[in-house]
Amino acid sequence: MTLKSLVRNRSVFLYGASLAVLLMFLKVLEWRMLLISHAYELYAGAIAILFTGLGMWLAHKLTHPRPKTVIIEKEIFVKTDYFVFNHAEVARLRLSNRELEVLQLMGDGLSNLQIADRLFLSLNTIKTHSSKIFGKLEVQRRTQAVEKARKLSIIL
Amino acid sequence: MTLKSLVRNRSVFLYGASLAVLLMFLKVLEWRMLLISHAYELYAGAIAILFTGLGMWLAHKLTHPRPKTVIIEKEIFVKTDYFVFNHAEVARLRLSNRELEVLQLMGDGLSNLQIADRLFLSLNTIKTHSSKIFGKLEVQRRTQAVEKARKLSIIL
DNA sequence: TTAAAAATCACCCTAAAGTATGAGCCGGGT
DNA sequence: ACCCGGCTCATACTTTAGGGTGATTTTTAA
Repeated sequence: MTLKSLVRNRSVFLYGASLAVLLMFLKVLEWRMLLISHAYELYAGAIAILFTGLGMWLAHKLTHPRPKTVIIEKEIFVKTDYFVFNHAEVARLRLSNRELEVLQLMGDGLSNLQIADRLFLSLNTIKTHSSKIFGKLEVQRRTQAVEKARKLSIIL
Repeated sequence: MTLKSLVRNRSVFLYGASLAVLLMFLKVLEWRMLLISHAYELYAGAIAILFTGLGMWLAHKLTHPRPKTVIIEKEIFVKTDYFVFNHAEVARLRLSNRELEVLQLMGDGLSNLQIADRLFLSLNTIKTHSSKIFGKLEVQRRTQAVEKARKLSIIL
């Protein structure tokens, strides 16, 4: 066990140390506790609370470097003239991320069911999104939505 | 304390319940432990381990579940500044004039009925044209047809 | 802590789209 | 004259899309 690995797993060793210290502390308390008959509930409760907190802290420490990736789309550009995504229009129309995503797939000619499968969602969910999209774009059909979205440079 | 808040903080209450159950369990164990003199270390250790795990679980529950990473691969195709009508492709696909006309209107987001009215034709006729178009373009839906037609520079 | 917005899903119903088949009309070739 | 392709339309049927409503959960913002 090298010093390096000890440093690397600092949290774990810190936890071990804390545990040891607490156990010693409790061992000392034990004699006092014996004076109070039937106080085991308090004793157990104290340990429970302490170690619950310790566990939470440990969990937090160990899961700290979590990759909070919120990458939504990755586009592979083959070749294109310059397309400038119209954020302003999206904001004005109050289109959410999901809605934009669905709209994009619509533009690719996918059916609602296909979109649902692609996004691991229910068909009903896609229908709901579709309806909202149509409402916001003030159109009736998906073809019109795609047309308008293209004109507004919301989708490619 | 309303039922609503109880539901909202389900994790917390679940933790409370677990704690209660475990304490009861330990209370029962207590009598067995008493048989073994000087086994408090084991007792405390067991509680410590149990509640450490519980704490970690709780922490995991309470921390925000990481937003799932959705990666969409989207191919973007060529789209030149000025539109050059692709006669060759139309010929290759054996698309008739009418079919091309209908396809164009489809691309404008019109419904079959609207196309029918526009061209002074029956709805059934448009449906027939549509079917033929889909067959020739090897697609299933109008949105796909429009997509493909655009890619091939058959329509604007 | 609360409120609002976003996201998810369900159910029901209507409208539109799409499939399959058959048929009549018309104009240009051979 | 006859055939063929394009165009037109119909009937019947299946599938998909869309509208409306309501509910739950998650996320975000105030």
